[in-house]
Amino acid sequence: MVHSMTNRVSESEKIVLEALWQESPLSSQEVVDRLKHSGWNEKTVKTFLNRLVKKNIVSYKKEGRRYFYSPAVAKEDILSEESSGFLNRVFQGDIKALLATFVDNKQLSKAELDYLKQLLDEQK
Amino acid sequence: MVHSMTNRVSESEKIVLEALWQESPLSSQEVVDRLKHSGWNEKTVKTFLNRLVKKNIVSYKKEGRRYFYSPAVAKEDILSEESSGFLNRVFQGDIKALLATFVDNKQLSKAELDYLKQLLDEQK
DNA sequence: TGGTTTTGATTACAAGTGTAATCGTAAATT
DNA sequence: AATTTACGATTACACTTGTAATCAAAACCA
Repeated sequence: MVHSMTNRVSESEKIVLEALWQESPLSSQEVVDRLKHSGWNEKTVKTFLNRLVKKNIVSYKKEGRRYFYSPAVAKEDILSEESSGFLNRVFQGDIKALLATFVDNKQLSKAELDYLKQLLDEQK
Repeated sequence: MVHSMTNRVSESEKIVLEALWQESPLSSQEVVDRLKHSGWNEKTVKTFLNRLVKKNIVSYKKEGRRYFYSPAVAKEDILSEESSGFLNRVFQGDIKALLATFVDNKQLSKAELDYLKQLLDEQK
C-alpha cells in the first residue's frame, strides 16, 4: 500500500477501534463485551469490525475458527490526523481561534491551567 | 421548533454556511460566486442551500422571484457545538489531551504561545 | 406575445453509514 | 453421529451526503 491512506474511519468504527487500542488482540466476542454499554447488537459490532478490516485499519490473526483483532494504526496517528482535519475544517487552520474556543468554553481547573502553561513553556 | 436542535450540518453545508457568516443576506447566485474556488457546480451549491434551509440552519427572505439567504444560527454556537462534540468523540472529553495534541502537533510561533499564555492567565 | 433565461423545487443516483438479519460452515454438545 | 451453537461472510435496507440534472414558473428579451 503506497499512496496516503484515504480510508475514512466512521464514528462508530472509531468507537470499536478505541476498544482495541485499549487492549488487543481481542476476539470479536471480547470486543462486543467491552462495548456492551453502547447498546449495539452483537451483529452491529461485528459489522464494524469487518469494515475496519476491509479498510485495513484493523488486522487479525486466525486462531482455529476465530479471529483475534488488533489495531493496524496507532492511536496517535489517528488522533493527530483527526485533529488537524478538524482544525482546518472548522477553524480554517487558525489554531489560536481553536484554542481560544476550547479554553473559553470549558471551565478549566487550576491544575489544568497549570498543566497547559507548563506545556506552553516546554514549547519554547 | 422546541426540542434541542438535532439537525446535523454536513461538511459541505458548513462551507456554504461559512460564506453566509462572512456576509449576509446573499442571493443564491452570490453564494455561488463566493464559492467558485470550491469547484462546485452551481446546482450543487443550490442543493446545499436548500438542505440548510430545510434543516433550519439558514433562513431566507423572498424578494420578488428570488431568495436572500442568511444564517439562522450563530457561528460561535456551531463552533462550540462542534468543538465540544469533537472533544468528546475523539478525546473522550479530556481537554488536556486535546490541547496537548494540538500544541505538540503544530509548531506554534512565539506570538501564538504568548497569546495562549495570556488566554490562560485571563482564565484565572 | 412567444421564446429564452433564471431561479427555486423536485428528482436522481451512487457511496458511505448505522443497524442489523440471514447463510454456511466449523466447532461443541449430547 | 446428529444436533445445536458460534462465528465469520454475505446480504439488507433506510438515511445521509456529495454531486448534480431536470422541471416548472416567473421574468426578461426580441
